[in-house]
Amino acid sequence: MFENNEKIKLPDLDFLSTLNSQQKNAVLNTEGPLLVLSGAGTGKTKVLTTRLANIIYTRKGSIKDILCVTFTNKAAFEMKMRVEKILKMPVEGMFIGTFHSIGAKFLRRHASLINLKNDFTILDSEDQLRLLKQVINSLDLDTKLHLPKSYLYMIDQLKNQGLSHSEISNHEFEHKTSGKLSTVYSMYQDRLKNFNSVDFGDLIMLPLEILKKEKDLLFNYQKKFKYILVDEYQDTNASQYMLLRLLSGKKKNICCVGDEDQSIYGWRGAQLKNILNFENDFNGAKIIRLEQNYRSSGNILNAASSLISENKERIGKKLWTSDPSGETVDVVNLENDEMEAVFVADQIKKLVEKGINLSKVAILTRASFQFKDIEDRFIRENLKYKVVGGLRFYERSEIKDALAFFRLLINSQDNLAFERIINIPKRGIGAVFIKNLYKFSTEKKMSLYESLKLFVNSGKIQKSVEKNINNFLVIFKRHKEMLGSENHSDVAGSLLDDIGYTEMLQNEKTIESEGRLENLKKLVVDIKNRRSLDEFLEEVSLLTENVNQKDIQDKTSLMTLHSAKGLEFDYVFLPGWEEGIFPNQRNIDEYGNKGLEEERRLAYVGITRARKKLFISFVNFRKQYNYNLYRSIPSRFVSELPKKSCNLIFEKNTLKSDRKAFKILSNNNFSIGDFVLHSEFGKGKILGINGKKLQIKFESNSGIVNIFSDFVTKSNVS
DNA sequence: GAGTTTTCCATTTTT
DNA sequence: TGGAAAACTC
Repeated sequence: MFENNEKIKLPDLDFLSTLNSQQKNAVLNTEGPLLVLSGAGTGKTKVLTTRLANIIYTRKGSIKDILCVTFTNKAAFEMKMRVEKILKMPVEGMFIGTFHSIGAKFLRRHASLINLKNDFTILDSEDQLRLLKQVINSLDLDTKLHLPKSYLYMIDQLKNQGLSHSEISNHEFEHKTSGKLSTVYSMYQDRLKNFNSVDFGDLIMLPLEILKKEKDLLFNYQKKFKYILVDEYQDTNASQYMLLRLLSGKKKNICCVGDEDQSIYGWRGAQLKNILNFENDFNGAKIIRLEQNYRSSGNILNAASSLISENKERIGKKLWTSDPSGETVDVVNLENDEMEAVFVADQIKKLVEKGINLSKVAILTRASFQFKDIEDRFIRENLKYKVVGGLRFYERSEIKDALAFFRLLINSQDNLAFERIINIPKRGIGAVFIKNLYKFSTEKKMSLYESLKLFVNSGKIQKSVEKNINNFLVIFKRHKEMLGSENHSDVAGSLLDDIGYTEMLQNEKTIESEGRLENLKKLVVDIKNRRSLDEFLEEVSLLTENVNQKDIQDKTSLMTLHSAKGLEFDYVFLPGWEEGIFPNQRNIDEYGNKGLEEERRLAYVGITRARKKLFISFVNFRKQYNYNLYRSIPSRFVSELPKKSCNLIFEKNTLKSDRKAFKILSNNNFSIGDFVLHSEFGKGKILGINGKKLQIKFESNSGIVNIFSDFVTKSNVS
């Protein structure tokens, strides 16, 4: 017999050889809980895809045994492509996508367990808000005191924390709304169920609810998912965390990848503690750090490291690069917002002269209102730019109208879709009609759509309106039938035509309406590429706008820091580094030091987007609401940058409008920084002057108040 | 119910 | 300031 029982050893995959030792470690450590701390630009996606490929190649798990959660669906798509490229085979049947899309998939399968139909529709925040308005109105609450918007925020946050309406009696929100929140929340949920609809939060909450209740089902999923991978772990919220804990079960082959320094979604419920406590949360967890940066030059990386080291809440890692230090970071002070836009435009023109393609250039701001100055300048200078993540395709009114038609076609219980389109094009139906119909449908225990026919036949309706409605119903009925037999994209197009929507836009004959018709055409093509209208609707509601490479060709990208996450550019501009704007005042006011640290992480994300050259700028005066001039203070983040990697520049140039600005700013008796007294508000400090109008921050009041100078007196006491 | 005028409020970020 | 919602006419 053979003494030596050595088995055949398969060769390692050749792609492992291109990894550094930490990356290789992260790929090969497949068993047990693992946290991969991956700094910006350290090859995270490469590690993730290689890890997936390795599990499949070594037959530790098949494609179907893997659950992979990404931050956007676009990232999921790309990841899948890259795994296919490595393995040179199709990767079908893997659970891969965002928490929300995976949750939706799960819910479609198991909807019946919570009295939902599997053709439910997913509401966006606009629908949510309309629904909340209805609920709040029906309770006769003072809408000035009980703002639908703040209820929307609170309910979203509660869902992020995994709390249902019956679990909030001691929650601060419940006290803040004098006990009304749980009622509103509960009614809101009831109506959602009646509409056979769910909101974003439900896509996590409801699966959680099901899995907690159905032990067998949970056990099956735990068995199914041998390997769990989570990307962008620093941005997971409490309910997502609970879902992961349930699914990872006892085996806990869970690998979370993230960077605590890039956690920037706290306002959406993301909790930093998920990543900070990983080691304690998952027994026997390993941590692997990816610290070699392959993206940025030395000076840029140095600036980023120096800034982020001011944060206390971090696990800590030290990024390094083998690249030379490269160009210094330009930190530029300009007179006002207009000059800042001129500066950015001028620098970009210089880059163009050097033959640099504008697709390599990005301008990243804290908030989207900062786009305006830059856009104005770019239009004047004839520089091409693309606003990324501005008004998104699926948020345009014509697209939302069309989607509402489709939603109603599939889910006749979707009252919100019904309300949106019942009078488009005009059928003579107004608020009174809807109110009566609503009452009628509630009595009959039917949806608006379903009760419409009965309601019309009950009389008391104008003949012309009745005719319109019957026509509407006939068209809908016919298209519902067509869905069973004909191509779904043809049905969609035909519905828009027959219902009169296309005609309505054609009759407008404006440049705008032509654009809208174009968009509708695009939409129908999009539908053609999906298997069914249902599938299309679901994808649409969970979609992140793709940054189409074609769209940014030869164009500078203009976007917020949040939407720049995961991207990289050779040349990056970071304007508006002023206190109040960046760090954003509200984040500090609401969350204190935690808020400030999140702002700092946002700055860190911004800096680390740059490969070759970084421009940071701040101004002395900035307009607010386009008419109010403010004195600005440089952001504290500027003073956290390392001197040796930066080049501080003061630009003294002023424009004509500056002189005008100074005129506005000057007021014979008052100047910015003066202390004043007011009979009602007491002592305050002048922050801005606009002719006779003073902008004052009073000690007695948290906001900033506009007051005519006649009503205050100068105070000598500071 | 549709069209016009007035008032209100905003600027954080989005799956 | 400017866009959207609410209030106000017709």
